[in-house]
Amino acid sequence: MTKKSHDTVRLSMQERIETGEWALGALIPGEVELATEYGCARTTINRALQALANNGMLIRKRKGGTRVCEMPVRQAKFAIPIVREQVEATGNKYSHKVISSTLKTPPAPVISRLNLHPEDKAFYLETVHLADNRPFAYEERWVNLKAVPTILTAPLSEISANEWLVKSVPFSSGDVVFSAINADQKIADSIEATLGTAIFVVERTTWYKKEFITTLKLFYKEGFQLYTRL
Amino acid sequence: MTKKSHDTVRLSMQERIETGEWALGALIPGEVELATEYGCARTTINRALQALANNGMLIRKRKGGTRVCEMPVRQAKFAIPIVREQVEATGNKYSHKVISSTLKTPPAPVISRLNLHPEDKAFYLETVHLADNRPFAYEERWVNLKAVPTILTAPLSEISANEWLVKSVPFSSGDVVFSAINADQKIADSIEATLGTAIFVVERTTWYKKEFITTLKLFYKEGFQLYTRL
DNA sequence: TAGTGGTCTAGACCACTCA
DNA sequence: GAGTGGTCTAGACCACTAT
Repeated sequence: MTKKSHDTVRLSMQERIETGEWALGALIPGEVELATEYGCARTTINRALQALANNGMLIRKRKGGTRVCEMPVRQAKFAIPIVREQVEATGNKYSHKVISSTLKTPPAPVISRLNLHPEDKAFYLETVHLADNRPFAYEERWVNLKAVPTILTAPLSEISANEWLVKSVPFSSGDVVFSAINADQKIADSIEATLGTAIFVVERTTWYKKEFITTLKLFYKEGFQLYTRL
Repeated sequence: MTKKSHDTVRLSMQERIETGEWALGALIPGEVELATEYGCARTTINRALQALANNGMLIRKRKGGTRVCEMPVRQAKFAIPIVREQVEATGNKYSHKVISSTLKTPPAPVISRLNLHPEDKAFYLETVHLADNRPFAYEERWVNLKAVPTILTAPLSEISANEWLVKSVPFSSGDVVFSAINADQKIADSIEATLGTAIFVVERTTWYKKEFITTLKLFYKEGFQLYTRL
């Protein structure tokens, strides 16, 4: 027995749920009972049960006991796409090219997303990400200068804006939206696609302590797929 | 102090990372030292640190100590899309319509994904999901009859295949792929879209103990967005 | 080999919530 | 009020790995 107990216990319980020994919606034994059954401390049982509950397989209530979740919500953890890694994962060499970088007043939707005043200016950046010098994705990004003024002096032709921001504001939170659009002329030109081609789009907005940092849209070359595991 | 210690400790540490007190890549104090600093048991510190490491903010090594992750991989947990809930979340009434259901030999890619023999037949289902009786998404699904033979007798006009399968094989694993395609004639007709419109596609394959259950493609009506939080 | 995190235990007390 | 999960503790031993 070189196995780890709480892990073994968790897997055993998962098995009992999957096989239906513990049916959907059924009440399972209490922690003390399970502890004697598995021959370990209650703490260990607790740890295993909490992991399963965290996974959406169980629902626990004080006094009410633990039940198998009736409408299991399948969850998946996925790493947010970092273009450089996506490119390198396919075995290609990553590079990027800054098309334009200006200081200007953003359009209304960006103003509201970044919590800016109507006359405020922001840093606007257009970049093409390349895989082995072939277009891979086109990026439009707005950066809130009040939050990150130093980006104006960053060497953005060497390091991508994304990686520079990650190092400057390392643990920001944010949201992500996936969608699909037909390529307009600008996108088509940027990634060498045909006008109207279906493009996979990722929009990301990040902030740090309620101050907005940056918002960006990534337009991927046709055929791009995003994988995830349950 | 009605607060939970391990939670408080975790948040405090997160703060120290975000403010840069613990810099990117830096070694942070050991568990025993932190335990005396925070005035709690090492177990509690351990729990907080493990949570942060699990979150991708820390990297821990025995003997090597704990470091702040240099290239933080932002992760997001998201619930896999259940069409009914997506529809109901927008305040609309969900319904669905089975377009066709047949037993036939799948095309090669499905054969290999479901681990079938070339002559095997599988259950093929085409469904349209409706929001207030307007098309919302079109679904093409293959079901492995060797794994779930009873689906042939399921009342699929009343309960969607997805929900029926969830109740029958509740905790299967699987993978998910997101992409974008241009609508072909069949998709365009099914969801009342224009030919060539960019369509958001979700492909999902699930299995149970290495036996493949089902694989499906979901084609969402134009303008659909999948939202997630970091 | 020594130092760090990984885990388990036994016991204790608290907090919620069902009856 | 009583039963269940939630959490903390102090101590112990193990497992990995940097030096």
